[in-house]
Amino acid sequence: MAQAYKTKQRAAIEALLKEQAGKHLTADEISQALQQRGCAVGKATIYRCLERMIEQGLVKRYAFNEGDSASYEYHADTAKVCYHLKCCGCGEMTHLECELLDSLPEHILEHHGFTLDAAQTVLMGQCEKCRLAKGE
Amino acid sequence: MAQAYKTKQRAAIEALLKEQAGKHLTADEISQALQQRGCAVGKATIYRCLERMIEQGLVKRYAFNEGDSASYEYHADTAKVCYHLKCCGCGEMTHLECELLDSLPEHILEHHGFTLDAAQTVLMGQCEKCRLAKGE
DNA sequence: TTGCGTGCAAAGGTTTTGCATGGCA
DNA sequence: TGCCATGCAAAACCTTTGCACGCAA
Repeated sequence: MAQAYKTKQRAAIEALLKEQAGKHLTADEISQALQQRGCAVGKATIYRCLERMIEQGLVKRYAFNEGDSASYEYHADTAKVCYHLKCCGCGEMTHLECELLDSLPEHILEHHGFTLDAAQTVLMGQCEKCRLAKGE
Repeated sequence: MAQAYKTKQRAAIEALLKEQAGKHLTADEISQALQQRGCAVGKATIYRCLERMIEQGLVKRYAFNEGDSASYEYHADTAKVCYHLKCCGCGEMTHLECELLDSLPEHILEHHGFTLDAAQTVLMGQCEKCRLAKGE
């Protein structure tokens, strides 16, 4: 990989994502957030920085927004394995830690020959809020 | 819903998807396939037909291609619930039927209050082929 | 005949790329 | 000084929409 200079733009992006660790931001949200704190960064730069951060494993990219924009999430090295739940109703994405699911990768590898990447997996459905609001 | 005319364009799209049942085609692939068999259909029409088929439950739409184009799959009424496995290596998407996973929606609803939609869920990872080709 | 369906072109959005300039080392 | 990173604008990409015409019923 080419050398990585430390620029303030990249530092600003990284800091923002770190602060929002656990949340999922779109490129546009990142752009606006930086603008509001006086560190405006061009969209092209944001995309290029994110791309590099993904290569370095600092950031994860999720593109589950059905044709909409992708979201990015800071991925601390120490982050534990967790699944993502995406509500088709409100679009909210949340984290899920579950013991039953922890054993899933092992099972799938043994029985189906597939190496499951839990961090990249998104379980689709409907959150409790939307279910109650809609169903009844 | 408005009345549905039987046009040859729509019939062609439906026939193609039925033939390829179990596979996942992008709008562009559909367009090209129809063109090759002499039934060229405008992109706009393809999108509009697919949209209506989705409403009618004939077709499922998947947008897991990381910002790329969405895929569509014919969804026979008799299709059983199954999960999708997507290989991050080769991009191939396959079906997975698994008894362990069949009990998953129930567990998640009871313990996490989330209504899991298995048909929409995609498990990300690496297929056996890619693992062997890459890992060793 | 009625009005939905189609096709073309243009618009809409996100993301990528080209090129000159600016800034890190 | 060398060269990567940035910013702007333009391009590329998929998808949606407007409008006139064609075709099913």
